[in-house]
Amino acid sequence: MFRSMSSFEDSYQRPIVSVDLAIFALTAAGLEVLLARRGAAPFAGDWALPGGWIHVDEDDDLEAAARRVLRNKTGVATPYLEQVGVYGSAARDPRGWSLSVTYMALISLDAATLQQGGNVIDVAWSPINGEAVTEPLAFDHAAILKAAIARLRNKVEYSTLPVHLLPEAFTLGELQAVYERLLGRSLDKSAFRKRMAEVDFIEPIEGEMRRASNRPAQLYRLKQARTTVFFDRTI
Amino acid sequence: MFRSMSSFEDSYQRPIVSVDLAIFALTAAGLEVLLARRGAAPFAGDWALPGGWIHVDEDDDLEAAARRVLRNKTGVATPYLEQVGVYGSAARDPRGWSLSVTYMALISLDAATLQQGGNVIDVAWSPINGEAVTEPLAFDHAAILKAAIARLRNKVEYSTLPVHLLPEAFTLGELQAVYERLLGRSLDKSAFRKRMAEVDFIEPIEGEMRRASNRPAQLYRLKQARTTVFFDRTI
DNA sequence: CTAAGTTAGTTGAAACTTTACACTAAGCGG
DNA sequence: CCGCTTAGTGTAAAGTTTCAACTAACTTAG
Repeated sequence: MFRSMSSFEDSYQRPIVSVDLAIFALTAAGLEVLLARRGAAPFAGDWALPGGWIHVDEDDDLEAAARRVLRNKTGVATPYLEQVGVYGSAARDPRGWSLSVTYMALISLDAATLQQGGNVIDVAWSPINGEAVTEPLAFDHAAILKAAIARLRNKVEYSTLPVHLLPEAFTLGELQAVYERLLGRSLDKSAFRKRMAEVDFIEPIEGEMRRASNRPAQLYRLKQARTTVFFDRTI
Repeated sequence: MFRSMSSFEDSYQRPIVSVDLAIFALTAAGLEVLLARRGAAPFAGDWALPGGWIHVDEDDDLEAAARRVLRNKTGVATPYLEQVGVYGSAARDPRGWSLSVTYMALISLDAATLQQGGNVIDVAWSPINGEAVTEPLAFDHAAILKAAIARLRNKVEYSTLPVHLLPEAFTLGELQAVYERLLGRSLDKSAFRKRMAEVDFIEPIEGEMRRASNRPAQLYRLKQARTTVFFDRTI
């Protein structure tokens, strides 16, 4: 029994595994995703989600592999990172049965410095129109990106996730503006305040204020050891 | 450039990939999960989530592989199937860097006939106490099962998912009882009715009624082309 | 044949939440 | 010091949820 197991195991053809990332940031233009232009076949010259293979002697686990890819492309070391899903089939890669473990990352634009290099000939932010980007994407990355966008948009309704798109210090007005841009509708100021207060996840920064030509606003930051908190109800 | 790519690709050690399932059903005892006892190393003799490798020349995609495992173990062909996540690390399997693509399946007990065989020396339902089973599980399957249970319990609050634990025809009272067992609290009858009505996902079966020694109840079934519908609010 | 028991399904008033919008506060620039 | 802008608070009306009682339809015991 062990013998037949082992011989099956030896001759067994393992699928190709990659870790791919949908890295989101907010720019003046709106929500954008980071794309990398492929330097090698298959799909050489096409845009794709940045990704790579698992380095079996370097990455401890899947999340470590995702962090490595993110750090290589953006220089960001402490993002919000969440697994979106796995996409695997015989057809998605001409080289054979393959699967893509997909993460989404949320970063603040001013924390990122884009890095070229690797198997990639260009790296750039691409604006999201509805549920896609304008460029055609390699592999099944258009479908994967669509799922990541849906996950992000959905979580905006009932979680504190959008805070990760802002820099470390922000005002409540800025946070509300992020929600409104992602949701595409305006929110009530007092209701927004109340929601944020009831799920204790941000704290005022002592003394500091942000001043424009008007009343200055309290600055807040994410509380220690909080990443995402869910609301009972919708925002 | 292509040349160096190819030689890296050739020498590249791919991780081990398995597809594992948390198959849930409701018994008289409560929520139970299907476990398989391993016949081969590693963890020979231990209980584990049923699973297997991807058959690269048989499975079109990941979901097909999950369906194959489910069919082999339970005989069920049309379950509710949902991807829970991927768990991958260098340490979880002594044979090397491995990853487990995990699905959860919801089935009605009377649709299933357990099948022995394969690499497995026993298959059995195990009751869930809180967020685990009493048996110690192979690999990191205890952590994976915990995530699947959490996903299931969470979705009970705001989706129609529990309907998949019932047979094809059921009464509203039976459906409410499933929710109550999974949530561990009782629900209001009229509120429950109202919720089910507002997300149009079940339909009364014409004429048929279920009679006990009391007023007979309307039988319902899942509407065609509906799998899960989400509520605006909590159940 | 009727009364008691049981589960199905409906109704409505009280308690609570949300929404919309107006109000006060604090700064800047003329 | 007045007008403008954005921050932050208060409140009344509208909408939802909860609780509990009511009616309905059947079986069984007497």
